[in-house]
Amino acid sequence: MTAKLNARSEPKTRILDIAERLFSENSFASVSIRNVTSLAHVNLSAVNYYFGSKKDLFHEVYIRRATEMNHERLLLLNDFSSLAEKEGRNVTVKELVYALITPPILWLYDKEQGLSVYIKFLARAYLEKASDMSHVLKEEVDVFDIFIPYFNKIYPDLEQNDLYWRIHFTMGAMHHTINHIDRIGLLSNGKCKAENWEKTRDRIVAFCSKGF
Amino acid sequence: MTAKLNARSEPKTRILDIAERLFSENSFASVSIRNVTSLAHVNLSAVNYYFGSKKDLFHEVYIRRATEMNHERLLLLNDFSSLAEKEGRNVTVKELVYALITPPILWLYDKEQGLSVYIKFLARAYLEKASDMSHVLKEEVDVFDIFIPYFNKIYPDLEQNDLYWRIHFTMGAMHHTINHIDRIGLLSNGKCKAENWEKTRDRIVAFCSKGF
DNA sequence: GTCTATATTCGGATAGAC
DNA sequence: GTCTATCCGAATATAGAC
Repeated sequence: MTAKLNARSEPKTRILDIAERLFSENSFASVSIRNVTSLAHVNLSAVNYYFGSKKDLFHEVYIRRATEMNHERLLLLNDFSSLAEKEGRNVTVKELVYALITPPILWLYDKEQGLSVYIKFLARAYLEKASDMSHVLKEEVDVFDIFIPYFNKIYPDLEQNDLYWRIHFTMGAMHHTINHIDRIGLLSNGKCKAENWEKTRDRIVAFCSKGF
Repeated sequence: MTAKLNARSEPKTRILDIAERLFSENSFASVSIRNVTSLAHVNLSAVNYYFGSKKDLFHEVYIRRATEMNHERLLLLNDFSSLAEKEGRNVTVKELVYALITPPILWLYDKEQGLSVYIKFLARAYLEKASDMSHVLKEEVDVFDIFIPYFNKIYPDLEQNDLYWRIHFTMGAMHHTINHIDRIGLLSNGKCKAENWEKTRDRIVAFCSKGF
């Protein structure tokens, strides 16, 4: 292999990958273009050349994968929905929570495509004023709007208020796990670990579906 | 009133208050000493004079109130514990979750002492590498260690693993609510609001204690 | 498209007068 | 203790050679 180690992909992709990682671990302001370009093995001016500005780069980082994840949620929902129909029953809460939780947690543990990094990036981006997350947020809200009727069928008497709050808490348990996947070890004095994604997912699903 | 509007308190306190607010809304790197000093109506050099450096200022911001909150949690636990003893029963999960959740949520809605700001600051500080949160984290872990035996009495057969995870998810629902108290409106297309702290607290307690 | 050089701005920290 | 002035480093962005 004669090429440099980190030079296997296109410069633009390499910049996006590195930026995604750095922005997932540090705040927007504390990541410099210099950090990005040096780690991506491209020239300092490459970011401006390919993206225009640091903000634009940030923007492209989340645009790149934004819709994918919500799409996966809906695919799971469809699977459960047609299965339930075939069996002549309602979709269960467990299935609904499962469909909401699985894609992000699955991504969190992905090592190959860097999806793990993106999930952490997203969680951090929500807090950044520099980022306009309305786009991502709107997509997520749209997805929830598709899930809501299913919940309503299960709990016809539940106030809409309460329903939204419970979805909110479910997202909270998930986001917290994503943001602080390492803290569970500290919290338990080293006794606990986030072993594998299925177990983590199942734990969240069990906890949250009981909460509904 | 002859004095300047924002000059009622000591310079040092004023700096801390402003810094707390700015750090609660923005990342460490994106807040400048110049932002802080101009809003606090003190001279640019005052931060270095009183605290030494920007990092030291950040550190003092969270040291100032760190122990208070966990202290309040333990006070609540003690109340419930002696009440339960008097009634010859175990402390309930609801009470335990209540004791863990109430102080932060109560603070979140406080408008007078600026505790609300501190809670948001804390949530953000957890993500900052610039901050060494081991101090705060250790205190929280110590508090959990006091709560654990109570949970164990209620669920003697529950694996410690599961217990820690459930506390983790509870903290998640809480932190998410704190971090995104405004998002519940967006999520529900304006139908929901975080009306008052008791209702919010009760919602979290209900959801999470069912999850145990 | 990739490099160097640089213009420009901004922020942290300090020195030194008062 | 409070102010002004300033040093220094770092960072974004751009201009222009190759």
